[in-house]
Amino acid sequence: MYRHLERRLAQRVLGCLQERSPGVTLPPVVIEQPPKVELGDFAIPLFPFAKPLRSAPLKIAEMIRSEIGPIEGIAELQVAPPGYLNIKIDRAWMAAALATDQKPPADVAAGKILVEHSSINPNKAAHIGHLRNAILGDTFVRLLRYASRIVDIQNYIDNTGVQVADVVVGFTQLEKKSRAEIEALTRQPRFDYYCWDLYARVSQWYEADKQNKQVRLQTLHAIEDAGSETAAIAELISIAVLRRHLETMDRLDIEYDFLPRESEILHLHFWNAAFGKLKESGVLTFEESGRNKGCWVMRRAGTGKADPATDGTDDEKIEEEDQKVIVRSNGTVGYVGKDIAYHMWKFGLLGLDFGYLKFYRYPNQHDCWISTTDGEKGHPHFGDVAEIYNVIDARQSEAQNTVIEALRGLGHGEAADHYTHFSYEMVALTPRCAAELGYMLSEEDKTRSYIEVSGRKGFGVKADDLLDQLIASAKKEVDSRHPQLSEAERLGIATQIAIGALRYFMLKYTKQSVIAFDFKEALSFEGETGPYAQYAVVRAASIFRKAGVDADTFCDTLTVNSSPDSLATYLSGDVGNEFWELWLAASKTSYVIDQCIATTEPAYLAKHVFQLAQLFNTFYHRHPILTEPDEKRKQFLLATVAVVRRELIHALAGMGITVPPVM
RNA sequence: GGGCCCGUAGCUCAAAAGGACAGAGCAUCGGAUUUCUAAUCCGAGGGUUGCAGGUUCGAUUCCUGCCGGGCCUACCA
Repeated sequence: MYRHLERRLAQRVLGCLQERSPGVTLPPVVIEQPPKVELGDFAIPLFPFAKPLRSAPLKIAEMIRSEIGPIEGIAELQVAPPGYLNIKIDRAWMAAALATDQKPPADVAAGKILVEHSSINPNKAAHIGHLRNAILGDTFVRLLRYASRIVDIQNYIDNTGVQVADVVVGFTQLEKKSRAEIEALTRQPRFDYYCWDLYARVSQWYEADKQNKQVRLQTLHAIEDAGSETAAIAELISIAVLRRHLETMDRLDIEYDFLPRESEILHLHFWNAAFGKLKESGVLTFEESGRNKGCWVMRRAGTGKADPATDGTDDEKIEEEDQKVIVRSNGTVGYVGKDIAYHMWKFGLLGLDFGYLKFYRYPNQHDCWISTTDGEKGHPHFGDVAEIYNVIDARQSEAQNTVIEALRGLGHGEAADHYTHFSYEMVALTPRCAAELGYMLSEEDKTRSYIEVSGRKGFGVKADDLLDQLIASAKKEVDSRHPQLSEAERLGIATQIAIGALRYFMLKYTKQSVIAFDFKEALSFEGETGPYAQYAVVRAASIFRKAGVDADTFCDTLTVNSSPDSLATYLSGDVGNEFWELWLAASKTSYVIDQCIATTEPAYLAKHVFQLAQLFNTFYHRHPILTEPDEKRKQFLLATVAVVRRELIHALAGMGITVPPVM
């Protein structure tokens, strides 16, 4: 409703200005929020219009105020120096709409969206860096679905790369394990932890003797040969670790629809199909000489060709340092090439498809599919989507942009325009946290603000460990607060709190900020945290429980209990301003979610949730409800609580956070 | 060398398309009628937004230069 009103206002103001000065090109109408509610709910700065309209901002504001006429939902317009038009919403009108949860129809863009996230190498346990990726991706999916978009969730699995090869080397060379022995190990509860340590040992083994790296190369090649024993072992390991990753993510309510694997991109010859088109379109050029002699290369994204007016048909030579090798001189293709083919598939531009097999069934009966060479019939249709979002950390932005440029070079500008690299910064550790983990710090490291995690060194915080710690910590608190509840109930509540804390923690930072992970902050349940917001909802629910009223249906009867007139009464004056601030904040959830989608920044929603919870807590503290003697006023206060509770639950759900019955 | 990102309170971070006095949390200190559970609330201190210019009616935000930090820049994935 809030965003609806904002849009309506912007249109009317623009219309008013255009009518007054036909033919003049005007800057866009920017709508902001005044610094205080007393000033109004929207603010329009008129400074940008002074020049084109050849009039003082204050005069323009005055003109709009007197000429614009009535607007549904807007109560009052005020001119404020030095050149603002402040607009007040018709509070009772808005509150009535909000109380009854009226949603004006929104225009939903057509076309399916594909969100790819997680993409953890299936050779070791998931760590906190992977958690940030998965939580960002999963949250973005929830936001898109909130906005009525249809979304497929994919998790790309690199099961044939060096990382898997390294663990294969560990099992076969360092531990001399047979396939049967490895198979037995995969049935261990946390097989991914075993691999975590082994991976670190293999890395050390490579360091110890450079000759050892030859083994890696041989293993890597053997894995790509589908029929080999090594490939079978790699499959065994990667599938087992992948299952562990799905289990870990499921603990956080993160699910996937489809797991495309690199092995199928290889075996189904996706690259061959793409290669022909890339050569034909001139995206790839063959190097006859120089450092990259014998390779097929393309221009790296962001280099040269500053002037796109040259029409793409550039036969000019690409400088050597601007070349990205796509096909090596030995004829093998690098990962960017495979990625180009894969992304052509995503947009339905390749002419090939995966085979599909049911792989994993979630407790809620949802099936997750995996790629295979020839799969089962009756599978859902994946790929061939209108828009994609790839949740991949910022280090890969150049590679991502190169894939986008390849699509553009192939003539698929539409696809390239709907390809979004959802880029975010890594999770690192504070020096203190690194020390706690037993990592020896150099003097230089101690002065850094953060230290990068390293799977290769086995240095980092595992996702399951962190979850276990969060649950244990929350459990302790729940145990002491609610000893009368059963063990299972207490554990359930502790788990919800732990997930709330973790998901909020990963979402409260903006994407471009490196998270310096610290146990103290991550384990905090106070202040700007998930549990703070959960607690606000628990308090709201508690009021309704004690009042013997159902919070979900309470507002349905509101029009009977509380007329617009009485809403207007309670929402005016000094105390009314305080109530209105809360109602206004509650009305913004959809608006904020729109902003999050448009900017691919879920942190705004985290901020909104916190502000709403904070306003509610203040309100809760100041206005006793159950003891309120004035029945009409009590109804109004209850309505306020019901609306805030509903919006907080929706907003938290967008972040994948649920609310326990008690805390 | 080239490209991208960052520098804001003691610490960790906000400030959405350039707008009204730069805001939160943590930490510190001082408080809250034994109440709808205090995982809460109220208050206090704390800032030349890295530095220097420029554009603008207006700059934390845009431009240029410097200083400091990070990442990318492999015939690895």
